[in-house]
Amino acid sequence: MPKLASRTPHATRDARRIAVIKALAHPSRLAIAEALQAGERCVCDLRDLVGADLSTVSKHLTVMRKAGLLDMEKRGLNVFYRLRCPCLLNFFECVDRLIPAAQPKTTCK
Amino acid sequence: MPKLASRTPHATRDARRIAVIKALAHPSRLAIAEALQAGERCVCDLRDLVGADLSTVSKHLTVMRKAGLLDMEKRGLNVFYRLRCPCLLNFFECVDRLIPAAQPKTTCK
DNA sequence: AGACTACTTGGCATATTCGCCAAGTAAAGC
DNA sequence: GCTTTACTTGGCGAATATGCCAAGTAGTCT
Repeated sequence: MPKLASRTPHATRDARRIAVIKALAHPSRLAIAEALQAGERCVCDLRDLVGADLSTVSKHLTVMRKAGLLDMEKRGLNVFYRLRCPCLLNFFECVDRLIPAAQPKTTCK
Repeated sequence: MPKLASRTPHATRDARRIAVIKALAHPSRLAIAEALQAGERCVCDLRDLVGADLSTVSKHLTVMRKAGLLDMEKRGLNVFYRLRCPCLLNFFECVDRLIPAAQPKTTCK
């Protein structure tokens, strides 16, 4: 593919949008993001939440952090992750507002 | 993987959120969604926009339609696609509001 | 009817993502 | 220093996504 990014006017903006959207486009990562809305969590808490290997969860968190979604902080043996921006809440509201549209004849503000 | 969906309380809601988010998590599909904010377009217009094969564009549109993002309508030889819900605009605003957070010390409403 | 245009669908090769295991790092406790 | 706990990173097989070509469908036009 000849790189869409190099042909469109809003290349950089779109690339960043894609990174953010992709970081949320996976069941485990979405569950992590939702959990973090309640406050910071250590990796082992999130492992229990998604029920995957610790290494798998760690890699998901790396994806989200590199997209700009998360901050991390090491305290003692634990590493705590938290949302960089609480407005992620609004983001999900936007998505949910799209969902009723899946049924015909439903209005959507 | 033992299906996250079957273990979480908001399984169905999350599955639909994932479908919507995934439908936007690709450069061509994001570009299509952005273009459709200005109004309906036929498939050949969108092919010119993303610069891919017509069949490729058609498949992208199918993904977006099945996620509940788009409506389609055939008129004459053309098929026109449009956003089911104009609030997709808000959705992108939410994403962009997340982006400044990628730089440290930036506040985000 | 036959030709042409605008798509959609099937199939397949390539690319990307995912998840586990194994190995490595870093802090805490003894 | 040695052990344990909490995590990260490397690697690799398996699953999923992507994109093109070829073939099929459905209107339009003459």
